Amino acid sequence: MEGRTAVNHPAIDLAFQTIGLGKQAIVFVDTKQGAEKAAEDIARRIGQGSQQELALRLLNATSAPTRQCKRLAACAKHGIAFHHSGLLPKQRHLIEQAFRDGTVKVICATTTMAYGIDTPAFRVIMRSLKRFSGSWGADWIPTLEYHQMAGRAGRPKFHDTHGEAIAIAKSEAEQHEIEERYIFGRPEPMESKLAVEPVLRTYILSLIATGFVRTGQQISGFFARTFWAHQYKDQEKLGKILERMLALLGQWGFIQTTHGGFVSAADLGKETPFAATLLGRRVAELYIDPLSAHQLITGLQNTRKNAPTPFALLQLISSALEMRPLLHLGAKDHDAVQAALLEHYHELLMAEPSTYDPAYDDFLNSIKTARFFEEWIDEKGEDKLLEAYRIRPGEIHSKRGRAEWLLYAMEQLAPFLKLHDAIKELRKLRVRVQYGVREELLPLLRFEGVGRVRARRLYRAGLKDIGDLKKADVALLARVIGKKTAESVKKQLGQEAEQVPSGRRKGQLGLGKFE
DNA sequence: GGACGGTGAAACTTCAGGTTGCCTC
DNA sequence: GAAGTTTCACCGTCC
Repeated sequence: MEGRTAVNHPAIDLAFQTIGLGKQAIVFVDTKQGAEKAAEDIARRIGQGSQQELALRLLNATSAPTRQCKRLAACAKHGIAFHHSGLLPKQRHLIEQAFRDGTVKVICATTTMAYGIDTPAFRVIMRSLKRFSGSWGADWIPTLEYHQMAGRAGRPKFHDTHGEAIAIAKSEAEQHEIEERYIFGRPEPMESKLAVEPVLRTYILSLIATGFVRTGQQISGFFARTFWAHQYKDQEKLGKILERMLALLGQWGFIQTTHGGFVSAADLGKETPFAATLLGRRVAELYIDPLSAHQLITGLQNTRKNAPTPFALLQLISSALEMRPLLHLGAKDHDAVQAALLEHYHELLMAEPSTYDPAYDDFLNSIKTARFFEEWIDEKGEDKLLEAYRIRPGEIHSKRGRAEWLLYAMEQLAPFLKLHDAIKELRKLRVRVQYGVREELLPLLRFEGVGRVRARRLYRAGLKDIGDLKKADVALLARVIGKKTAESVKKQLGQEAEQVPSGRRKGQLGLGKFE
């Protein structure tokens, strides 16, 4: 490249050249930031863009466009996009569609694109086949993943006669390594997902809860026939793992013998019949890891003395395996997290691990994650959250979904502990997490078409509850939330007066759309 | 002499992905 | 491990 500015990566040159051929390319990159920058580099070289409409749709995918939305829209104008888990699902969808119809010429993506989505390209460019991996810096990605990416090349449906998958090596040595590892190498053997403990726990409980297995002997028999056992070879070790799981499920009160007795490790392989308890069955239905369920239950039990605070509940769900990966503590986060910990220490529903415990890092991460949720339900904007927590809109979206689910699970488990106050708190919190709002907006969210933004507008206009909305005339409402929504809200209010659903008295509003 | 601004090198920081549930006062 | 970002020392210029 000309000038003193950084020379473009060969991957960028290749992508640019692909456009010249009148074809499309996907560039696979190892980080989200990298994908964004690559897209911008290519877009910059294109000159003026004409995809105004797509850019606008991407920008307006959310009511308050963030910095990320603006960057994406700016690229899209030139027919270039980036694609990763930080985008809103709507934006991802728009990009995939625009790529299929040819509006977008190049997508710079992380591995999100490699899985599942049907977006083949003439050329697939893999900028790097290494990726950061925890302890020892960058590491080669699995061969299977290489095949996933390379497999996106070529679009037989569109009558392409061939496709190109290009991997870029930084040196000759790397070139040989790539050839050997990915082109001539064999994919690593498929691994049974059962081997992962949380999955195994969930699976065993569900087998018992559905009555598919009724004795320890049947469990042994069942697992001996699985792919996992086939792979595992060491039957004795396999037995030990199953024993431990069985013992834990018994200890946690999720299973018992049919006579109400205790199930222990010794029951594996025996003929003592057992079954899931009511609690255990509910846990299985909720489909959460029994360990998480146990932790949530233990946390809830600490609730008896005082009503749980939102922060405490948010921290509790953030410590569940399902919430991973947690927000990671950055170098500058330490003080803020310590302050939050100090402030909320007495509220916490789980014990703080020892500072020397390897789990302590995760504990701090859970505090940061809880803090993020707390700000989310304090109506902080996505842009602010991006800045303060380095969490992108798409990640907010997925974290939020999991939080809702875990709060729902807790809500379902609480009745078993007769914690009726906690249930109320949980339900409120769940809706607040769902919408990202303060408590005062809850009554307004019952209406279809009213979310975070409109509810806040109504509230600011002095319309704070159903009574206010009933009194307000449509014209006023329309000025606040738009004509269509205003009419719809009025209709929802009116319907309630005309046709009273069975079991509900006139004027009494149920949970509306939360039901 | 001191404030300011530009520059480049060194130090520091960060790093992929995604499925589950839906009933109760 | 590598790329991007921030920090900092250094130097020249202007007042």
